[in-house]
Amino acid sequence: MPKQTFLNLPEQKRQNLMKAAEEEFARVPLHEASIANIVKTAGIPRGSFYQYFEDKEDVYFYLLQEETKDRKLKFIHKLKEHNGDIIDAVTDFYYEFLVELPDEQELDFIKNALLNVTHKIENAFMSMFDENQTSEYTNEIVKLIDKGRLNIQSDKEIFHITQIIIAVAFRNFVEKFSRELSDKEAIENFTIEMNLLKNGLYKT
Amino acid sequence: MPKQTFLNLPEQKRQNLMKAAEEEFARVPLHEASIANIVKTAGIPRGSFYQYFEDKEDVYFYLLQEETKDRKLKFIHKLKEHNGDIIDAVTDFYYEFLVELPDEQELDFIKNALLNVTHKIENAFMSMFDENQTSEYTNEIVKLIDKGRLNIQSDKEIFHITQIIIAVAFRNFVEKFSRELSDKEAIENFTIEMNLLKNGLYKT
DNA sequence: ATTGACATGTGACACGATGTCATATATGAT
DNA sequence: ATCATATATGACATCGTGTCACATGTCAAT
Repeated sequence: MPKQTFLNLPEQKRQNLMKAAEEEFARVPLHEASIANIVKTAGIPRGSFYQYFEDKEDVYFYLLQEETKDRKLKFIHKLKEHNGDIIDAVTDFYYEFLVELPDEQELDFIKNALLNVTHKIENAFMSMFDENQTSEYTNEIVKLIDKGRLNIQSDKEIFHITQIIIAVAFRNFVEKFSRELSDKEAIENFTIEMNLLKNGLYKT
Repeated sequence: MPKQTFLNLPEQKRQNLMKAAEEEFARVPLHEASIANIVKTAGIPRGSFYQYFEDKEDVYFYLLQEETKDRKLKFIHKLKEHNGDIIDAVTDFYYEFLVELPDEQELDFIKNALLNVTHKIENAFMSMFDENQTSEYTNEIVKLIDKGRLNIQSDKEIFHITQIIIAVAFRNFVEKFSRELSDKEAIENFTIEMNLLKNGLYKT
């Protein structure tokens, strides 16, 4: 988390710095990114950077988190739209994400994140699901899911269902970028796999 | 890949260096590991290191690959043992992996790898499945899988089935370490999710 | 308007890591 | 014994990080 000093900064200066950070993280993945470049682009002295953030990772995850915020809202919206059908909601969400691509810089940032995912990055990215199992947000999601459709005995299994969906959805996401699939291919694969998930991998 | 020079080295010296590398990668994740430490532990001059490997990543992936080799054979064995039931084979494989833990150093190495997985690391680790879609090994696996049990129309879908299983298995694996689950919990979760995969997330 | 306490800005610096290269040494065939 | 080729070595240039002593700004109290 950024330090208070950063949050006290005038809007403009803050955005300027975040933009410079995104530029650097779009250029190269986290561990190759250099603070020297960020401060150069932002036109601030090196010392100031450390006034605002602990280190490189601190800006990185702050940025990632900021860019995920509205995705979370969008997901809730999709879940309502599909009357709690979680797989339909996820599929639609995925589709829309691919179609209305963010600007190039943000896209490169996402690519770099996906191809170098750590567990921490995956969690930040997929925080629309798990983040924190007792959070307000998670509660709302679980409430919205139509359990009637699901092949479960107890509520406890919802957790496993979401885990499975996250795992498969995320892997599709990563594959799309690592194997440079077209949107069409990516969505086809995604749909096939989601159907297999729905109906089971084994014959009944 | 290591350079020829490295492969020409006497067995003992090679093992010594690999052991030193593993020690460093067990201590910290890839991007924090330092070549300085490796050469110090191995007792070789810095220049020699670059005689043998391109860079840090080069040793890292070589090590990872070496340690995965016999896991691949073991997986084939499991698949035969379970008459081509891929989910039973994977579950058994997972169980055995957890139970007969490798030595502490290798375990720490694996932990660091799992908690900082990049797409490349995941692929190296899970090469018992996909590695290269046209490899000899993949062919054998596909041949061994009992397609009769699977809910598929064409062979093409086998690929998706394995993708799904990899995704879910791998995530369970990462969770086991990141959330420090006991072996018992880990295997319980794994089994529940594999059953959900078999029978489908949705009611029929 | 002056003071002082506190917050923020600044960049030189100590430290450590990387990859290279000129030079030294070993090896093995003729 | 000679020479070509392969290997060994460690000093070095370069770059990146995080810190710290010092400079500057802010603002409430007098």
